[in-house]
Amino acid sequence: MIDFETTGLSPTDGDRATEIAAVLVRDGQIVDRYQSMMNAGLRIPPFITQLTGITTAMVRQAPPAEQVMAEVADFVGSAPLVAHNAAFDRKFWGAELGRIGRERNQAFVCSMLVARRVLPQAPSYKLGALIQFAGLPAAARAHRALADAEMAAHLTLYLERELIRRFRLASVSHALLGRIQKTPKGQLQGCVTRHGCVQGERIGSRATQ
DNA sequence: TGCCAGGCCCTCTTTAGGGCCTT
Repeated sequence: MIDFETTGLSPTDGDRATEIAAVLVRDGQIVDRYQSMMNAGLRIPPFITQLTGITTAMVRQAPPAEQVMAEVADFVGSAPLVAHNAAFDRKFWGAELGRIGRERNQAFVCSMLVARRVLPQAPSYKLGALIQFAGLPAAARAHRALADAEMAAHLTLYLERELIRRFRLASVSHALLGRIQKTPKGQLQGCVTRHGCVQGERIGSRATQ
């Protein structure tokens, strides 16, 4: 699971990352973490400071963005990634890697899109609202990279547990989440039946487990 | 001159428009 804090919404408009966190999840548990602020040489807009608490002074004391991105890219390796509203983190992940001459080489799954399929009754798909809806513990400081990455990891594990309980699955893979997020509304059961894995046995000819 | 993220999703739709979600 990864989460960026940035100076704005779009790297194509000159926005840069200010903080990144990556949380490694294995066998249903968080087993490792990476978190760092990064200095890309930009001033932090007041709105961003109000939202995240991250100030220009804080990023000026942080390691260079190039160093941080190299470290986190090594930490992540080729592991498949999950992010909440992954379209946002995917474009910054690609843009910041591109600045250090590296390329994104993993698939992204979006916990927000998966939540839309698995929890159609949720009143909102904001990360904090889903955490509250699922009865999961909220982080003390939202809108910071590590706190948001950990909340998104707990949300994704909750969604996996829901799928396992509802469809009697043996496990839920990143590939199955990737298929679920692209499944038209109301076709969750059909998707799981085609691509899921029940009690360790493939139940569809195109299963990906 | 006017606009300016962008992908997904819903509906008063599909030859479109607007809201959500991320910072």
